[in-house]
Amino acid sequence: MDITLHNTQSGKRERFEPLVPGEVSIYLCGPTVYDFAHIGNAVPAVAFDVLVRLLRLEYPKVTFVRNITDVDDKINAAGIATGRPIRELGERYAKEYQDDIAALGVIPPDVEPRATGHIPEIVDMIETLIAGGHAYEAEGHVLFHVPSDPDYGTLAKRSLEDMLDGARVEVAPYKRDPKDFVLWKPSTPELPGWESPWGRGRPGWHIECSAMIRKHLGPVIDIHGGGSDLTFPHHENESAQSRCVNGGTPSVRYWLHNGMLTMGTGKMSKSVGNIVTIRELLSRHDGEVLRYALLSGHYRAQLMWNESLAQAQSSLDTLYQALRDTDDGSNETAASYANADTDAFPSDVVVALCNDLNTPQALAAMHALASQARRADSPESVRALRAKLLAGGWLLGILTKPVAVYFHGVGESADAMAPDVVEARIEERNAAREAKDFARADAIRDELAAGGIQLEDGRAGTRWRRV
RNA sequence: GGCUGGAUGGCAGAGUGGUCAUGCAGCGGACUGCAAAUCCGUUUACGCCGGUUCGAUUCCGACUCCAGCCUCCA
Repeated sequence: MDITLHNTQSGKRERFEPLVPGEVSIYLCGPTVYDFAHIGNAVPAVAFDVLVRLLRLEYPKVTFVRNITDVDDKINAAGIATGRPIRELGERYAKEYQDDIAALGVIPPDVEPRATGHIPEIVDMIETLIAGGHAYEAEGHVLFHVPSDPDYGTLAKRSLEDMLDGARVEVAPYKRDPKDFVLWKPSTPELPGWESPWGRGRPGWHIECSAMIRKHLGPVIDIHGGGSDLTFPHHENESAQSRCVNGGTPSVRYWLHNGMLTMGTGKMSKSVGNIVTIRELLSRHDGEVLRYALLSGHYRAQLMWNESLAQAQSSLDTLYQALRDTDDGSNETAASYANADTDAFPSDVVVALCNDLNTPQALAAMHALASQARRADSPESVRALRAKLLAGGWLLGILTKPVAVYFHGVGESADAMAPDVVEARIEERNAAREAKDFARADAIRDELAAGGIQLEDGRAGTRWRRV
């Protein structure tokens, strides 16, 4: 099975081959923790979650690192604005982020490093850059000298002249070149800071990632990802720093970038204000529905976020309905296939994912399997197709709940009717129907409907679900 | 202005040089005391103008429009 991935560095799809046979190192830029994450922040987390699941099918050892940026001027600003300790703020929103994406079915990374835990490594790296003539100190700052790196600009594919044309930032007087960027900057007493050879200060954003990658995954890693809005300047700068520390060897072999989620006027972002938080969506929808909505578009394409999520809900329902229709009482879920052999997984789904993580095509394959499973005529083929469907669900991170929980789960509301109460009422209604007492039967149906219970009269009796 | 990437049916969204995406919605049927749900079936498409080709939504060129980045950003 060949995995192909679109590499931003080359601008092409390339066949993926790890540096060390059988071992994959993968890094994803995580959140800056100063507030609740919005649904756009979940796109790379979910996409990389699927990628890691896929890679683990093929490679015995996959090390996935996703950082948390917990020292940053936005956090400082939020701390000052709320009057709360800055460290506490970061801790809190890091936890909220972890909870949010766990609800979306994202498996925790192998290592989740914090920038604040890597100050010595950051300082080391900066010293190496200074020694190599790639960085210099000026007025308490340390700056990376962009002209010292002949390959600068090759990731974002823009020439140094292009960058100047659009420059909208005022150039600090101490910069030797307008494009030079900060590796270390001084902190005032009220701001977080660490002692360093250049005085008390804090690291720039780009160097944090470079240092954490180097420490946890080594000087050269296989895959590095993030949102396409990070390509420039964040990843370009990161790439430059690490390459210069490596003596010219690129530190990343495959760069992956996801497209932006748009809502209304354009890209969802806090500065525009057109955001919806994951937390808010989770109060109205199952996390799996959110995940399905994100997977329904290709990760590199821009996806229009539809807040109603009705389509994703209905589509996911269809897959769960197929599981319900083929229920064999085994109580298996997608999670049952977490460690299954490669041949347990549906090849159409695997092939789609191997093709630069084509999740829409993989979902189409899931619907095809669901349809086949419902129509299969022998119990053996029903069982086999159902197993494939669940295994595919594991790769995509959906179908993780028992069917009964999906349709009957009590959800958020504490006053929801308990399942045995619902079933007792259904029995009463069916007795009334038997006795042709339709007024009474309909009254019970209305009562249940008012409690959010929808009945389905079918050949095999009456089924129900919460809506 | 520069750089990147888009434009597919009512909507979302894959893909392909000639046959089918898929889902949602719609429509028809089955089932039902009725209704809903469910199940089965099904209509509708490839921005605009040229070119290459036996044949283009798919390849090439121009045009129009859109988005992202060039500032913090997933």
